[in-house]
Amino acid sequence: MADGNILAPFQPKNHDHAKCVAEAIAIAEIRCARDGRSFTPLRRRVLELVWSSHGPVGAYGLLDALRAERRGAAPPTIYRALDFLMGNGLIHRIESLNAYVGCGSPDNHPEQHHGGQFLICGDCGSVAELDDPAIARTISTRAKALGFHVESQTIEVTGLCPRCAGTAESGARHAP
Amino acid sequence: MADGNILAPFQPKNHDHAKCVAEAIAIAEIRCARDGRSFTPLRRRVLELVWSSHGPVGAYGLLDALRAERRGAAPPTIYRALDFLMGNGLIHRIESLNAYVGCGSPDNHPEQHHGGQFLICGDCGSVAELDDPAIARTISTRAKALGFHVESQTIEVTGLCPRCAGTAESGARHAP
DNA sequence: TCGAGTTATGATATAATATAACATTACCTG
DNA sequence: CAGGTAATGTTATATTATATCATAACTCGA
Repeated sequence: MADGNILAPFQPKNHDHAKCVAEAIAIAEIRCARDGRSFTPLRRRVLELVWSSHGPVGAYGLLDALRAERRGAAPPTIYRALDFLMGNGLIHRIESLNAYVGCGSPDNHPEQHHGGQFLICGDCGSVAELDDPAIARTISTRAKALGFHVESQTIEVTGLCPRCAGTAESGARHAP
Repeated sequence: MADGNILAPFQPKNHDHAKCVAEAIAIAEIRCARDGRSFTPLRRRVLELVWSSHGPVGAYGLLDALRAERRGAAPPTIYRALDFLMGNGLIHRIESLNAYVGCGSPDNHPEQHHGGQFLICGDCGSVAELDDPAIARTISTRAKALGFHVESQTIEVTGLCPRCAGTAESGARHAP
């Protein structure tokens, strides 16, 4: 756990990513144990694969990776693991990309409908997760004023991360 | 044109929907003429079909409807029309539903990256479009504070519209 | 008006994403 | 160990979207 939010703001280029993965797995273990959900080897491995970068990963990319090491993996294999991980607040789906990213807010209880806000760099593909109450509150307030009962919020912002905005003002695409 | 925003807040159950469609088409004509884009019969018809309700419509639903009246319509037929309509700010894509909805803000210039915020009723399926500067500003401010350069915002809120929240506290699904 | 360039649509194929349905295995628990 | 539940395996298919090449329509200047 330690430092609050492992994803936001953006990670420096050469951070110790193995540590990010290890931390995500450790959090998952603790949380699943606490909630009585079984964190199987398959689910653990899929979570590791989602965490292979700080960028969103597609289901079929994960499937390819999984197939390289486990015979007979099929779409349902991946989608079921993704459903489990989402249901336990361990990953998020990025709707605008049909892709998945590790959850960067270790302190959330899955029950409390943790939505999150995502800053997605269109250049390098990295994602920062915010959990800004002011944003959620502004939206809820406005919705309530119209009589709308909010259940969940999907907030995805695309643009340029600090590094990409700083370097090439509009250059070629980096790796995440 | 007239009343500012034809979509938000939610329309009453028995409003004159033909008027909504007519208004949307009239706006599209004016805007395309102004911008020198050709609003062809095909594009017009697809826009009408998108406006067949105040709810999001899937591309293949549109395709089925189009095929009923025009032989040989194929996926690219629909997707090209949708791209045109989106590019001209006449419809929006709802990312969380892979579906499309008519744009309810007649006053927008397509250039000015009009994002919009969407309130989506999970019960009846209707959508209200907001264009609330306070929401956009809150997000932009927070993103900028992290050095993130915002290009576009996707904001989709699901929940219950005033009518559905009021009637069945959690009943069966209405029609949009 | 001709014809070259451009825009729009037609047509076919396929890619990318996701789920349904049923079978099998593992594992727990009385 | 029987019976139930949870997890995974397996096959098929649904849903959403794009690539590619062909044809038609429109436009605008020579």
